[in-house]
Amino acid sequence: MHILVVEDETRLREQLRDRLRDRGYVVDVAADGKEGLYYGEEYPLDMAIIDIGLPKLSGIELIRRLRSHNKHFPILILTARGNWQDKVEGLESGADDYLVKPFRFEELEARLNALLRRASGWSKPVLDCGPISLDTGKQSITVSGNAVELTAFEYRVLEYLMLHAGEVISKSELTDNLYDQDYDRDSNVLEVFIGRLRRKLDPDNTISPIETLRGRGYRFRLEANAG
Amino acid sequence: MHILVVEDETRLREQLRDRLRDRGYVVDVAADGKEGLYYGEEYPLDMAIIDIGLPKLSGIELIRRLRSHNKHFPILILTARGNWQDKVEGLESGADDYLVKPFRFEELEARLNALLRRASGWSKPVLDCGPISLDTGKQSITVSGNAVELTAFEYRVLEYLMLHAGEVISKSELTDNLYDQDYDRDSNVLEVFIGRLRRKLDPDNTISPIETLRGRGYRFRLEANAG
DNA sequence: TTAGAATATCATCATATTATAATGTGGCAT
DNA sequence: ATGCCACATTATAATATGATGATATTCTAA
Repeated sequence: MHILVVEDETRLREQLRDRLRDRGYVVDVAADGKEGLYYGEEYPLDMAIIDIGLPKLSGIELIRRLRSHNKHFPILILTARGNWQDKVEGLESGADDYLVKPFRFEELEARLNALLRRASGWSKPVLDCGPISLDTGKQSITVSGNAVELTAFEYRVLEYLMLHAGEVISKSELTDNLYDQDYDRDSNVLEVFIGRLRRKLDPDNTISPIETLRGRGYRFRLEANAG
Repeated sequence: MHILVVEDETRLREQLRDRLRDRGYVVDVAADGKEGLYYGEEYPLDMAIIDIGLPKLSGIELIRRLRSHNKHFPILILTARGNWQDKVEGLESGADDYLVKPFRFEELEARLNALLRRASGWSKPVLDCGPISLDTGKQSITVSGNAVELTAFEYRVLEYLMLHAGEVISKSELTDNLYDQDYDRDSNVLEVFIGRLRRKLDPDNTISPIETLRGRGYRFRLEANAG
């Protein structure tokens, strides 16, 4: 789950980044509107949190531009207490929800979940692919209705693959998204985890929901396996 | 897609080389400015990544010389954190974008894509030619709606041809773009792969979407084949 | 501090993919 | 026509890549 935070106050920005990462999101941060626009255009995002009062390019303008470039991911805006105007303007320019600063992190999280739930397609909190169902809210997985326990890492690998079901995901794309920049390239952790996932998701060893595309990466099967 | 990396830190250089190759680029590497200049002058490049702090010939000077020799491919510079001066100087000497070390690979990739898009309208997500459709995002191919599985290499050959559909592509242009400089010139791999592609793309053996232009190269058919 | 879980590494095995080489075919110039 | 050359095809060899099981290391919580 890729989320962009655009916030000029360093402290709040880093706090949000850390807490969202803890929560399992992949977080990109930008300190001003211009940078935010850049990320919004160039990265595949699932959601954005945008402060209204931004330098270089105001939050309102940022949202407007993103929307006019056909970016439809949910946007939550942050406004200072009492700036009623901002809030209205923000929602009109294409934001989906707002939150008044200061706020409790739990509050933010609840709203993010609500937004994801409301949003269409893959942004739904429950990803279903054939017999496998992943609830991003509860962070739980069921296979044909039976709960399957995954470790933190296994979960993140699976979530990323399922969010991009049907696409070929190279191993480096996976590690880029699961590890921070310092990742030892000639480690085969990923293969090991893929192996574990396969066993957990498909214990009877029928057709693995995770395909291997040699030299290219992995792909999560979109359709229910006919087996 | 040919890319040159000029970076003196061995570790980073090799990391970049490997990851970019992984992503399907053909990568040349140079460890210092002089070597970088040589590659820049002698090879047909689509893009370069240049560290500013280089031995023998500074990154700034390298960029200046390349530009003054009429090399117009996009250049992205790498600067150490805080060296604001370098960044400005680099952009003034003719670089197109910059990235502050350390960075996430994903970040680099996003910027490369942005540069390429700006440079030549390259990165369209879905290429359609008659019944054949190639989705560069999903890395999947369909022929008349049916998915066709390609290996890594087959995919790269096809992508290159489809990106240049309607143009005659010489065999050496293909090999230049698919292999690193050390390619055995009298190998017939390419013919072999073209043959495989033809069979996969046109199993009923009607009209091959890949034409052979004797003595000149290959060409991917632009229009739907009237058959 | 330590036990147990989670994650990472290593060595080895299996095999898909890529490369080579030998042979076949058909256009094109003479 | 016919012989050469460029390309096509096929079988087979070499290599790269991923899977796996055993083991080591790191992390976490008591």
